[in-house]
Amino acid sequence: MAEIKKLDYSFYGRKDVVKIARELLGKVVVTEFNGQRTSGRIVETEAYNGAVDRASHAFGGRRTRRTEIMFGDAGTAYVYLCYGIHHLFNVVTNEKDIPHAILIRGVEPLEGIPVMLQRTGKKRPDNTLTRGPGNVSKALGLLTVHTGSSLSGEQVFIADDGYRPRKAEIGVSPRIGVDYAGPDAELPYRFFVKGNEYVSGPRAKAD
DNA sequence: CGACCGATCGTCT
DNA sequence: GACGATCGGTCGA
Repeated sequence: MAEIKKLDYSFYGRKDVVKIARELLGKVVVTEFNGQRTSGRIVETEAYNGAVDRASHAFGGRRTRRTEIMFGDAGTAYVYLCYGIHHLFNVVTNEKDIPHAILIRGVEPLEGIPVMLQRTGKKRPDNTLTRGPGNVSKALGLLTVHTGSSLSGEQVFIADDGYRPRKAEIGVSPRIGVDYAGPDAELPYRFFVKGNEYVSGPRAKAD
């Protein structure tokens, strides 16, 4: 078994959120609530570049009750409610007062699949279990109450188990669902593992 | 396969 | 009072 190493501030605290988003591909997100452990390998991410990014909730340095956590220390979770239904899970990066974040949009299930089925109300595991940011959070049991949780902690953490997608396997594209961001909607801030069935978006050409 | 639609509620104006 | 960093279902070509 490869050694499992929790990512810490030396990973999350760096300044290039786009680079970190790419590096998160292949890492493992683990949650353990009430003894129920679930985990999945990250296959899709999106970088949100803080104050200068029209797609970010923190665009223009906007500090509100909701966005405040992004202005805090790196290596914490930013989970917010979208459309009143979906809890979206983000990783806060960069130093304090710089509101960078990375949305986890798809993971490949590893541990605790029965628990994920229970949480999502699905009968059998298929690619919709953890495909798309809303489904990822639901399967992993992440809710808005977990906003501010350390990502190097016991309940929630992200680890490096030695696996790394090859460079040729990594796809890049504009982000999904951010048409409101004008020119920033075109930025190549979305990263995914090509051909992986847990990557969201149009099936057509992930090649 | 693409277009559209309803669900549902915390956050901000 | 309006509006989403979404999802899953339905409808029609």
